[in-house]
Amino acid sequence: MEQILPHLDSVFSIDCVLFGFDGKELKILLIERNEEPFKDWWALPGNIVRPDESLDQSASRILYELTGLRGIYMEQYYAFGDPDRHPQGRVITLAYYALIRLSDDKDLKPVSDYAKGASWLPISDLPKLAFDHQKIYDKGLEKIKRRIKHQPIAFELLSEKFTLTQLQSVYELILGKKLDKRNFRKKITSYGVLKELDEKQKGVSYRAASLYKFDKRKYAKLFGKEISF
Amino acid sequence: MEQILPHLDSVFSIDCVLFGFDGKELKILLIERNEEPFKDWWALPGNIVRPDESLDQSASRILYELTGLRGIYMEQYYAFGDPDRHPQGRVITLAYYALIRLSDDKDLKPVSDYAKGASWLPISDLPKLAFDHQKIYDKGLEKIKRRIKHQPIAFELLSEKFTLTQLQSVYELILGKKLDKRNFRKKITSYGVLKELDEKQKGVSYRAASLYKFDKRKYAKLFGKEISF
DNA sequence: ATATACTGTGTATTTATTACACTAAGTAAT
DNA sequence: ATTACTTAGTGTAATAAATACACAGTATAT
Repeated sequence: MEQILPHLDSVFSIDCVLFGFDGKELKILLIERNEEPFKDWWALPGNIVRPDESLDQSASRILYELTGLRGIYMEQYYAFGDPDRHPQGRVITLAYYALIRLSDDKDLKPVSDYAKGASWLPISDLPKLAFDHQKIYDKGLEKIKRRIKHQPIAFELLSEKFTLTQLQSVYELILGKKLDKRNFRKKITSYGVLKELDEKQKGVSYRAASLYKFDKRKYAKLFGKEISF
Repeated sequence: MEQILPHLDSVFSIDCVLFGFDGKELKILLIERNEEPFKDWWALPGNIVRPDESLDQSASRILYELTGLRGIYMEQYYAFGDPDRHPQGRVITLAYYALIRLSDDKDLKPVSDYAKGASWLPISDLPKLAFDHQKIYDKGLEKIKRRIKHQPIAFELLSEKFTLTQLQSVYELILGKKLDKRNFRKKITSYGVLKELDEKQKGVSYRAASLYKFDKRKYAKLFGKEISF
């Protein structure tokens, strides 16, 4: 295969592990490749960095092309560059993770040339991934596991208004373990960064929970004192 | 300047923030450039990644060329790639931090072509740095500040045998704050990863302290339970 | 003998973490 | 309107971890 494919000069690409939370499961966005190599395999969305883009701009663009959304929370976390990670030549890829809330109203944009389509797949049941994308995903998950312990990234996976149970689910899914309800609430509210609204959850067939907002201003004032889970 | 210099095609380089501890101060290794751009400026040591090297291999090579040492502890931490960060073209650089103990017996190798020489400069008093190297350094320090809180990286800056006071100094210098002696000792020994030797410090003009070793095996058994500062 | 410089140690107080279970509120079905 | 169902919301006691704090002992140098 390596001899048939055109050779690329050294290039950089960006690959994104885009996490989404739909209220129940944690999913990532994968694309189904329509080109060799790894035709018909699932892969992380990614693309070549254009000459005049910064890295973050490039990642934003890729996320925009996939989702139609701007301003998605994202963070570069590692560069993967084994000489043989790509059959067509040396491609160093910069991995980003990104977090987004999944809602019913917003759907994926149709994707570009090299992919048949894109789907949200639950992280509890991922297919085999192309290239070294399994490694990239693993490291991405590891990074957000660490990060959620100290930084307020869970809110990026939720709507602006959320219930404490939803917030707890996000922590549980990312950390991969159950948390005690009372202890979770005691701790998360103790930082004073959640604002309880005069509003209840809607559309549920049981007692509606209070809605909360994350208060960025109050969080900024904590500076130095980090959240810890 | 941009017009006179030859244009480079897209390339990747690696830059290293090599931290060293000499028993008193925390220093980094800087080279004094002998070429444009930024001739005569101080810069982080770095180099182009060769086509057949992995990224870690490349960083190892760069560190070896500077110090003559193999097996230095290092970790890739971020990619810097603003389109205008290098006047000669698009150079994406992968930043590594590395940790080493400084002793009197081992000296620096003379450095390659593009540098006049290399020096260890204390981080408390750094000169202006070439390119975006200040930014790279800042982020590197930030990373080891986080990392030392949970991972046993302090030992990389010390000889195999060290005193608890030396260990405490390393924590204090990296975290940028004083720690309480009794509390530090209580905590660091509580993990059971330090082995007290039947041996005392030598060459000091006051009561000699006990020497300790870091016990990697016992640390490995802690798996899951992280150190925390 | 004395000055100097650092080693090595304990306790009490405060704060954070953990473990644990039931009642109340709203919805849906009959 | 009764009932069944599902989740919301709450407190306390026990344990563990973090903090604040000071002085006597030991080796060396003069």
